[in-house]
Amino acid sequence: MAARKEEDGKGESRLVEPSLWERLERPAPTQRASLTLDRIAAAAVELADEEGAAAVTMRRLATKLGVAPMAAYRHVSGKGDLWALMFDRVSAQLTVDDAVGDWREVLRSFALQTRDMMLRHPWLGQVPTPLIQLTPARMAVAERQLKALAGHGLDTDSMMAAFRAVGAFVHGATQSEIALREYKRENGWDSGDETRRALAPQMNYLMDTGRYPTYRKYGLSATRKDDPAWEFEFGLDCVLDGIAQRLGI
Amino acid sequence: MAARKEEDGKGESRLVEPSLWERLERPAPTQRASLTLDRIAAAAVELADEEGAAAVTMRRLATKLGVAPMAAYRHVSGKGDLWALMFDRVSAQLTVDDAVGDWREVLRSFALQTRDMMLRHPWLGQVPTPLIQLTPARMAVAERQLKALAGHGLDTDSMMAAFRAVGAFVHGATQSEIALREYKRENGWDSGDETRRALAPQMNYLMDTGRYPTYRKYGLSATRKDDPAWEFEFGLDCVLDGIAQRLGI
DNA sequence: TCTCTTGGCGTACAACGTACACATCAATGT
DNA sequence: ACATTGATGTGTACGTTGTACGCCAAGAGA
Repeated sequence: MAARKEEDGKGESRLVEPSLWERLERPAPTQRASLTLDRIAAAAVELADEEGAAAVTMRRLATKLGVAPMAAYRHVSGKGDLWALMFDRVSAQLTVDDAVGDWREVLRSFALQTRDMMLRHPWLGQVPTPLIQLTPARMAVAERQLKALAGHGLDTDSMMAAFRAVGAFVHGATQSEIALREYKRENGWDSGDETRRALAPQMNYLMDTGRYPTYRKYGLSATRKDDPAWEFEFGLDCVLDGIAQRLGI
Repeated sequence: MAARKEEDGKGESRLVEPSLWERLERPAPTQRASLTLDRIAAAAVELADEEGAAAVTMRRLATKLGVAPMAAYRHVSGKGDLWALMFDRVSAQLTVDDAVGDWREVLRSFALQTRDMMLRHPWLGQVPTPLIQLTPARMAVAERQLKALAGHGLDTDSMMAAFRAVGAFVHGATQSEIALREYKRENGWDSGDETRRALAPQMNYLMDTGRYPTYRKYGLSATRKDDPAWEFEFGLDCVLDGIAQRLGI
């Protein structure tokens, strides 16, 4: 982790640790280096995909890399860095063709892609903290969304708030979808019906308290209980409609 | 954790473990019991409030309760139960007066209250998994929201999806607000300006790649960068407007 | 050739969740 | 009155975790 000199605006120079992201794109400085940020990130993602977020421990990662437990610490400052790296790596898959101009189509596409990505990498829903969005791939997404929203007469703050609102919804919705899915998987419940049957005693107790009459009344007549994709799109379209209203379109 | 008999619909009876929630409301079965679910939950919440999510370990909880490390396991099946208990406990603070009839006011009030609650108990943003919503207090919230949405010509599925969409947004938005806040706190950055100054090198590197021209252009002209409440309400109102559109109001 | 930097290794420690066997007390049936 | 039983708390112990710290070898520059 060598430091380098950097000029700041006032002609003074300071020593600056090259950031995780700067180092991520640099080639290995020596030939000996068998570990690189890229290899570390790839292995960690693979591990998480195969065995879940809990399996991502520094030791298991090290064995997967064929290396001693502490080796990765030369490249990564700790587990926080590791999650950030993993998060950025999978986020790099998200793109919307530059030819697409319609703001709504852009935001919608990113939202659906993000949900898919999170379902494909469920550990994204369990990462300790939904990390600071200052990673290259996240910035690229923000850039593309801003570009789509710009020029519709919205002030900067509203533009920022708008795409972040979509992001917040997507994250929240998918996170709870994942949580439910994992909960079912852990208990070996394969279908929604099986889940409801298993949870019936608890549900019955709660209902028998008589405190939730409306819920009882409507709960039964729902027909899309097991259609998370539909529910997701419903919510997503609500948010987009709200934004559209502000864009005056 | 005594089992009791329960009749199912077909006149057959099985042994059913009383659920966490059923036990939560029962008085202590013997006088000797110095530990109750209520006392455990209260201590855990207090611990988390004072020292953060990471401080909630079974051992620290035990010492706080003046009891041996393993004692709580008689009442709680593990750490998962504990989080659920804590989550339910703080959620019980959420209420909207029955006199309020307007659906939008109800949903909006719950959303703002939830954000406040999460900011007051930041560990809610770091709980391993945003737990299954089958707890008494969460059900009460759902009940109240459903009641407000009912009778506006929306089908059951849409009603469910609508209030869940709001919940997803609230969770996602507040979670990232908390993450940023904690990140700043950990680094001792007090103001937004101080944070930006500290993050400037990373930001500069990213910007100097030339990949984010739109972001660069608009990023500077934003004037509400440090007004999370405003941003939250902006997004919230987008979601509510989208729902309003579907209610035909 | 000698030195310095880089990168991987090995050991070590405190803290974690929780399994399991044990002890102790209150209530209960006789 | 007394033995029995179930509910509660205790004590010990194990395997696993994140990571601090010091060491050593391999390549780069002089």
